[in-house]
Amino acid sequence: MKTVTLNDVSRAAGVSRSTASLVLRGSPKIPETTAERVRLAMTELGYVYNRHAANMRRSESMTLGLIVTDIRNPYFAGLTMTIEEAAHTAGYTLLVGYSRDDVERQSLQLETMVQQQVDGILLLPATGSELNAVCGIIDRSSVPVLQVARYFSEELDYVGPDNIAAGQQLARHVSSLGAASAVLIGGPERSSARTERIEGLETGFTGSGVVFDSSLSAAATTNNAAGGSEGVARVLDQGIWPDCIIAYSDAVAIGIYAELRRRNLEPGRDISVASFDDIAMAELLLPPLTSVSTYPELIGHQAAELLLNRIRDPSLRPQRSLVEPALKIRASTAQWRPRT
Amino acid sequence: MKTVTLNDVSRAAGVSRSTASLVLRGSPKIPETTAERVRLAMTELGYVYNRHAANMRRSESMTLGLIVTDIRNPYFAGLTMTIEEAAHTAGYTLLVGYSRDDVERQSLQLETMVQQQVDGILLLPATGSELNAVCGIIDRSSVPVLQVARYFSEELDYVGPDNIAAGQQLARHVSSLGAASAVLIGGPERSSARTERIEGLETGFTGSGVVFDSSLSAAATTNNAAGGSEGVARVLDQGIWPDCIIAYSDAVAIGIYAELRRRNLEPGRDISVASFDDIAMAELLLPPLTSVSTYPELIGHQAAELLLNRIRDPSLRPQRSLVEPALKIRASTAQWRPRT
DNA sequence: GATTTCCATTAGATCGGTCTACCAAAGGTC
DNA sequence: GACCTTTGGTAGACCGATCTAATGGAAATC
Repeated sequence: MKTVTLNDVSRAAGVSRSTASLVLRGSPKIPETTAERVRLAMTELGYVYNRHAANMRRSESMTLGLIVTDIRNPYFAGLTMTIEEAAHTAGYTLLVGYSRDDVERQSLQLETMVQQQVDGILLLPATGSELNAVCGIIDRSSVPVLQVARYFSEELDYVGPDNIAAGQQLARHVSSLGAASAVLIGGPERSSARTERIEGLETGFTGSGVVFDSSLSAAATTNNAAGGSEGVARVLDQGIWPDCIIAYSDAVAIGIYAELRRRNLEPGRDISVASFDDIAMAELLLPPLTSVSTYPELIGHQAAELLLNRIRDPSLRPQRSLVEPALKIRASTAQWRPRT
Repeated sequence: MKTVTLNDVSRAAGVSRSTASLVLRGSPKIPETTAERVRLAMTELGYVYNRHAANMRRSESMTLGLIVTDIRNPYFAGLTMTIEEAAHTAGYTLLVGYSRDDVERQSLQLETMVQQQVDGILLLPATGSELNAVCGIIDRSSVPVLQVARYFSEELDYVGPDNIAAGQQLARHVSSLGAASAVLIGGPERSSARTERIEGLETGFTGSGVVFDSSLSAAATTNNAAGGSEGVARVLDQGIWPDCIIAYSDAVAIGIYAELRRRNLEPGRDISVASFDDIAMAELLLPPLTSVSTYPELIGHQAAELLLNRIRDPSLRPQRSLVEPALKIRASTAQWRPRT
């Protein structure tokens, strides 16, 4: 079965290929009578527009690339879906890759996307991304790259939560409960997001009397439930029993709940737990989890907008956009009281 | 900044464009000395391969399309990630769309993907998909489409769990507990997966004495936590108090837990809860959730394999591949005993 | 009536690769 | 020396759109 091209259509409609092309794009130069005739020929022959051919000539592709680490974390899933939605409404298709937080894999995916002529890339950088690792590919092609949720370079656009504010909000809440000590558990050790959250927590705790330690479980923990369990185990096995455990993310907090219970400790009663992200699950857990909402939908939407702007005008200076977080207080901390 | 083409490279290396092209594809006809010279010119000029141009000539695109309903359901997230992985290792890039279980949106995404010249499409059909809604686009382009996890047509390939077996396993387990009544809650009403699960449950319950009702909450419930809460509310508000609630999926079960507790009923003690999918969360819930694992990784992997086979040989007859499920018994049903 | 403007339409180059068909020179065979 | 084969390489058509510059004819202007 031969594919139907614009040539076939134009021949059937008795016009030139150029005319058919103009009809396709709804040019006002073609009178309705002719246009109708061409459109009829299209449906009759079962014509399918070949975007690749068009894009080749126009040297754009109407596709965006999106690389995220892992969508089994609902936070990233929500982010991804919003970005897809924004891209689609702007007429773009989305090429996705999951780096699984592996720089090597991420490089390959960047390379592929560039070869596929994407018009822009949204990158949620794998931990350990550095400019020179990513740069070569980006430089060679001059594709605009926007960093989402984490960043490693000041020279590229960035959209993410205001992690410092988020940390501060959480710290103030925890100290207002009267806790004496808190630890941070989980999260990708060298990511900007983690560093900023720690910074926020530290400044938020200053002068409050709460002893805060972010170093207890940092190494080798990951941004999922397993990382949470492992982190709790490591802390408690050191004989440390903080008043409040702060999880790097809700995904981590879920593992923290599980590990606490394995040790017959009830979250929210024996140890408070609080977290970042506020995924839908947070509210449905028992006890409901106190979490700082970082609004992935907003971030995704803004990221897509900003990238599309840059595609239109590549000369813009690098931009940073921070989304304001909001603390959601729930039973996992609200019921806290000093041990007797 | 002008883009560097094969022409530029060949000129710099003092060979013809044809030779450069052959080097690119590692042809054995070109001796290593020449190849090296060409490769040097490539890196020196910062050449980036233009896949679109190549694909245009070869009339393939090395991209696959994937349309799923919603990846905030971890089951679909896992499925999606496996498919991406399989596609990437086979050298394909993935174009994704999230239908949000909306047929209209799904049609648009199919259309776009076909225009983008994808070599094949993996479709997790939105509920209400019918052949004629999808067919037009598919027919016109003759792109191979494979159905994942749900199906609506016997003429297209299908890979999914053996839902009937899954239902039977669950039914037998529930009846072995001595339950007298069970209801099914949640799930997309007209999907093949739900119909099959009900069929499996019904045959599994036959002769066991367990009264099973799947009609109580069917209408208008969805495949997520909200659907679960709503479903439980509707059932209990009718004055029905089953011994066991069977959730369409783990995502639904999470909402069921929440709604039961809102009514001061403890899942696994006052009412047993069991479910399908066995996402990672199932084990971490309190009480851990009995669920039939349907192995999204296996399904995703097989789906990608099968689609790639069909792309290689489009003349194959439509294939069906069912993945065997496995029941994971946990505390949400294990602790069940008759009310006194 | 001559010239200009406008309208509808088109021929042909172009995007950046791949592929077919062909060629020139070197080496081998009788 | 004539003929065949192998090696290394190339010219130019081609994929299916878009876009520029041009054209023929009708209407409008002087």
